Amino acid sequence: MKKIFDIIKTNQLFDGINIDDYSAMSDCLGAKIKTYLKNDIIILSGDRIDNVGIVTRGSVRIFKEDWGGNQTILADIPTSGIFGEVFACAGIKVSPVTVSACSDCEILYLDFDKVSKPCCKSCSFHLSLIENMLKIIARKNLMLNQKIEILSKRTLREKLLCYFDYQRNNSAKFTISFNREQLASYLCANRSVVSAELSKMQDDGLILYSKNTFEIL
Amino acid sequence: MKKIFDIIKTNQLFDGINIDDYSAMSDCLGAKIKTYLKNDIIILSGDRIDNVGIVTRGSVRIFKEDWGGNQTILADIPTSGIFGEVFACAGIKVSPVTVSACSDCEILYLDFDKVSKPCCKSCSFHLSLIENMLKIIARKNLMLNQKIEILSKRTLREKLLCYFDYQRNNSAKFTISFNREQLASYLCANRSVVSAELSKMQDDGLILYSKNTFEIL
DNA sequence: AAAAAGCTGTTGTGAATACAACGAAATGAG
DNA sequence: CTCATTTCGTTGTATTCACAACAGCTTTTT
Repeated sequence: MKKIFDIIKTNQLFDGINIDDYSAMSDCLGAKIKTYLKNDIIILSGDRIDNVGIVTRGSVRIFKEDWGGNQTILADIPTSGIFGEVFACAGIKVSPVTVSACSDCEILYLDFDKVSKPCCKSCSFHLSLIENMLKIIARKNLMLNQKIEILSKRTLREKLLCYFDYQRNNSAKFTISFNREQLASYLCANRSVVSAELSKMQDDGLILYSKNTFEIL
Repeated sequence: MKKIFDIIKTNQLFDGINIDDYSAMSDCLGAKIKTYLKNDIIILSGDRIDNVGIVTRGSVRIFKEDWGGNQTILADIPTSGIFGEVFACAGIKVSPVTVSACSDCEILYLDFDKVSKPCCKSCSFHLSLIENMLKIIARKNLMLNQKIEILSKRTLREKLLCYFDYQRNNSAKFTISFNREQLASYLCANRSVVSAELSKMQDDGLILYSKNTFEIL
């Protein structure tokens, strides 16, 4: 139980919340802990959902199945990450995605519907929780907007330049955390084409790079 | 002032809030009304922002200027729409976008930072406001995710099928609100190519369509 | 009704991308 | 160190797309 405190403390969702309130929170938010084995299905597309999940051990994968049956990975949620918050907050009661365990893992569920309900005790953390959630979702929103802006570019070169522009913080030199495969996946492009385009951009004197370190000229 | 009430009543942000509270709200949220003429700049990229804007008359356009100076339209906000809420909630204090008046318009500004602050009077609407905001942003989040899923498809045909799949609600026949130009813009594709691909899809027996009414076969 | 403007489909050309295959370089394990 | 694996760049071909130009049709305006 000590370990869960440590995870919670590092989670944005609990910013500014005194961890002493955890027991009260656990009571009035219907906190539940479940464990899963690797590859277990945690939430199946179509399941009813009322909870926000917090990954307290291991990691989970969120993906979507097309009509054709092919899976699209939407996100991997690492330890201390949360999932299901957008659906919970948007009032979506049936999951459009499937969540599975990437490894043996442990999930802390909170019944987020209860956040707004004034409960018996003087739970000062309610407002903090909902404010933190607002900030988390708003920031995710910004990330999504960034990705859309990048994907909106017509050519791969423009996509890359736009992506680089977000990665670097007004500094010409920067390092990205993606390898080529992941970068291509993020840009929804072919890996070899990304490599080729990066080469051309270097030939054209737009950038310099080696491995994952880039410099805008 | 009566008219503003009417606008506010139709806005999701004020769902469940008794309009009698408006005067109290106006006090403790620093409500301000400003009017603009067509093509006025309302917010310039780089401006400090602390407010959420509610369009009470006219409409505004949100766009972004690239390094090259070319503008990308991000959204048009009609009467009764809100803007700036994501930045306010994410704690972004410097606007990355420019907002201009599409027509003569009137904007009601709320200082959203004050929403969470417990204020002098017993303002019961605080929690409702922040909950509504949470729902609005979460739903916007879902829309963005949809768009990303569509843009992630490699071919235009896949993009169209994915888009159609979201538009129809389990019914084979449906009508979209975009014309071809707007549809192409939403899909980040060329208008004539969209027309051509729709033709091919009909030839291939995938869909039937005339004007903006489509049928999935 | 006539003219103008807007929307849609068609075609052709050149550019951009997907995909597959391969070799070189870097990384890791035994 | 050696071998296996992963990552990256390169090339060639087929597919897809952007762009421009144009014609047919609808809607709006005068």
